[in-house]
Amino acid sequence: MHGVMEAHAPAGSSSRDADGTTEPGTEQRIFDAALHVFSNKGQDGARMQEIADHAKINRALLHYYFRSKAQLYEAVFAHGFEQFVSGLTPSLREERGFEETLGTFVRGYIDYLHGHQEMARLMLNECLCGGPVLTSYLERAKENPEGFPALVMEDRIRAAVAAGEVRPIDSEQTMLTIVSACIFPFVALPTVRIFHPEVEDDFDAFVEERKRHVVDLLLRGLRPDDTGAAP
Amino acid sequence: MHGVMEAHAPAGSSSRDADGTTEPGTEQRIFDAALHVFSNKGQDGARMQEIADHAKINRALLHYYFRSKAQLYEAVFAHGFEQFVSGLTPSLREERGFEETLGTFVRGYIDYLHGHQEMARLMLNECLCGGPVLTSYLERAKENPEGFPALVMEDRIRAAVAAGEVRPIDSEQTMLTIVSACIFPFVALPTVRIFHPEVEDDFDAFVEERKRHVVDLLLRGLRPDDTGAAP
DNA sequence: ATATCGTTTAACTGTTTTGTTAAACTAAAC
DNA sequence: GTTTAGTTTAACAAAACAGTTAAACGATAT
Repeated sequence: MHGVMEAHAPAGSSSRDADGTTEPGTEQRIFDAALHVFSNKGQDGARMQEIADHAKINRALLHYYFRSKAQLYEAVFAHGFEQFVSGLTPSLREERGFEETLGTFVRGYIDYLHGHQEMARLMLNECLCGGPVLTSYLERAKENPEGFPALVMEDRIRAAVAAGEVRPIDSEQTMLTIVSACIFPFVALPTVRIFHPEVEDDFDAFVEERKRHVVDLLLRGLRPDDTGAAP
Repeated sequence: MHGVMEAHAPAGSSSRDADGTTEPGTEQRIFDAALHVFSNKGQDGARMQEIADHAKINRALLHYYFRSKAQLYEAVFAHGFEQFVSGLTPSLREERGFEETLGTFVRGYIDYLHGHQEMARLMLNECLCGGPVLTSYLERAKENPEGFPALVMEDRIRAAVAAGEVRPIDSEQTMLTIVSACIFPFVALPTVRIFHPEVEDDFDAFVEERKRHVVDLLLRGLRPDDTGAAP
């Protein structure tokens, strides 16, 4: 950072309106605007002017907060990545039976993605580009795997296999399938929209249905042969 | 196209070497180079110079073949899209039992993606950007849905549900899950690589394992309760 | 042999975009 | 009231890049 001490606008990055409604401060607006533009256009397709417009400021002020586009991108990504990891961790806090653990994880994952579609697209974009930025963050996340939701869940699957709670499947492959089933629908939206326009009419309902479907299909697919259906 | 008649280089877009090895002609090299660069950098991040370098020609000749970057992108996309649809259709030609149909489709899908990862990334990239180009192609594909693999497969699922061959699940959601499970692993590669480096050592083995896993999990997840396991 | 056309070289135009800078304005803080 | 720092305006420099053009070269087909 560089010396932005906020005398004019209050320090907490958000100013309290007369109505009591808290509206975001400049820095937060920049983050939001940058995420919006970056996620749709990518790092190269994004224009500083467009980001400034969305944040309702001008380019000069944008550069006053962030020296360069690359730096802004990094900041936005870091912000989102942190939020992503910390947003999913709590869903794995409580230890119960595997079926409940998996259900909670999938529902939490899809809910999170639903509320942060732009961040999801940004990270996907990084994946497609070979992800130099994403990679460096993942390398750091690898240091303490217990803080990384997908790895924790993968361990839970491994444990469930060992305990005979689920069929003897490859936990790595299974984890990949779970993540796929959660993330991909949000990416594929432009495609799905064309063939199933009704999805967009009630997107929330679609997401709810998605949660039910994924959990149901996975549990059925993983359940051992000898297990009865009724609880 | 514009008047490229190929007098110097043979017409068939590929020249036969003295050794008998057929090496691609200029236009084909441009396609390959453009696909490679576009898929990694996106339409905006791609540089005409880089594409020319990869095709081992210069920018002037590149513009001689394709007037503009946008036109080149369109051409590459069209080429890949056509190939994508026609490459998957045959796997749905023969009608047999549902389980075999699904297995063949999934294996064919994953095999195709394995052999065309760059095209897969290109199409994903389109999805992320709201996909104006992809959208227009899908709109056209909607005209004759029987030629579009994913829609055909979705119908097969619907029919299998009606026939009681599989559980009464939502065929649209199921199709989404299938596509997710096939495509996503290739996108997630940069991520998977970090946590599971062994994948890259023998990628072919990973893909084979992936096919088995997906087919197995799906069939188990879709099978009706009253069906025995042995054939 | 000559016209043809793919190909190269090299220079140039023009636009877009980033990033910088200086000056003036504004509202809060002291 | 003066200071402070966020904010605007406007103009600018510099780089990157797309796209064009003209001249020359080389292999091929006729």
